[in-house]
Amino acid sequence: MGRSPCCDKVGLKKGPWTSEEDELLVKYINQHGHGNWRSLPKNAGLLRCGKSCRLRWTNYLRPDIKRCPFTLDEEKLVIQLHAILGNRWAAIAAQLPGRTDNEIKNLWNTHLKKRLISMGIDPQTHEPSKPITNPPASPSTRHMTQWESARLEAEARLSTESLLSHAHSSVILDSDHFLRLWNSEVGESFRKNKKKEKIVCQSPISQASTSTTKFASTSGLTVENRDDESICKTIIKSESVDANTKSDSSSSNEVEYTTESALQLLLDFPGSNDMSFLQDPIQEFSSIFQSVMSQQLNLI
DNA sequence: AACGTGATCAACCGCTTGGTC
DNA sequence: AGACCAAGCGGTTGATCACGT
Repeated sequence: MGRSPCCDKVGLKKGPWTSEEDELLVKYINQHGHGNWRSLPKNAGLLRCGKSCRLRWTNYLRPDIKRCPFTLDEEKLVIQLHAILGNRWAAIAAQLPGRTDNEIKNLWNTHLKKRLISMGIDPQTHEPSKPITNPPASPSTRHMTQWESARLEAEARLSTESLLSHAHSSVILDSDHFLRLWNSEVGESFRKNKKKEKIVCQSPISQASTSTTKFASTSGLTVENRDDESICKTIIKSESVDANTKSDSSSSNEVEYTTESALQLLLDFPGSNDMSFLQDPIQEFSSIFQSVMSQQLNLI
């Protein structure tokens, strides 16, 4: 029993790559594409396992990789994305063109984590690391709280907007920033994480109610007379829209656009250039959301 | 110059995910 | 449904380098 090896390791080379090996790999991929990684080393004349070749290519040899040090903006973006996505390096790397998950992971572990600690911020929770009376939420739970809070606020806003929708329906639909974010890859990543955490919601209605309370307490906004059932229906609708998007391979450009624009929305929020967001991410997230809300309500 | 120590980062390991049969 | 496989992913390791003593 046990796991079968990823490749036949007998006679295979390990350790640092030589420039000759790099050359062979680049030449082969340029001519044939990588195709099947397992069979690639044999075809390319390399004494490496396919996994090693894939890693070397994706982390080092790929032509679109930036070899320059991280800029301040990139570092800031990594911190912001980490606050939302946690240790999902691949998802973070997807938002930084030319950077690999490995590179970002190393940056985080060697620089950013220490920097946050020295600022008195817990790098996992992104909260001030002073002692508190209540037990701290896990990073995933915190991320979930942020998303749930923002999502419920969007739902609350939609309810408000629905009252005004007879006159302004097209404006409202176009300006729904949060739901676009929620349906994007970033939101998807969050939802996946939620499943991983096994925070199973037997009743969507009860979850919505709990989250409503959570939101009211963290955002300082009052949410009253919420129609839980309609909220859950909207959530389910959002999920199914997302599933449809995923299953449609022809819409890859659209998915990319959605992800990019969603991130842009996140980063374009007023105050997002201010590093003070590190002091209290929940408060910051709420205030950003409130400001987006007021901007949108002004549009109506 | 020699040594110790810490920082950095490429590469590895093993688990998870998603697709296919 | 579940077995199998390829690829993806995140945690960890270890070689190398820089710097201080």
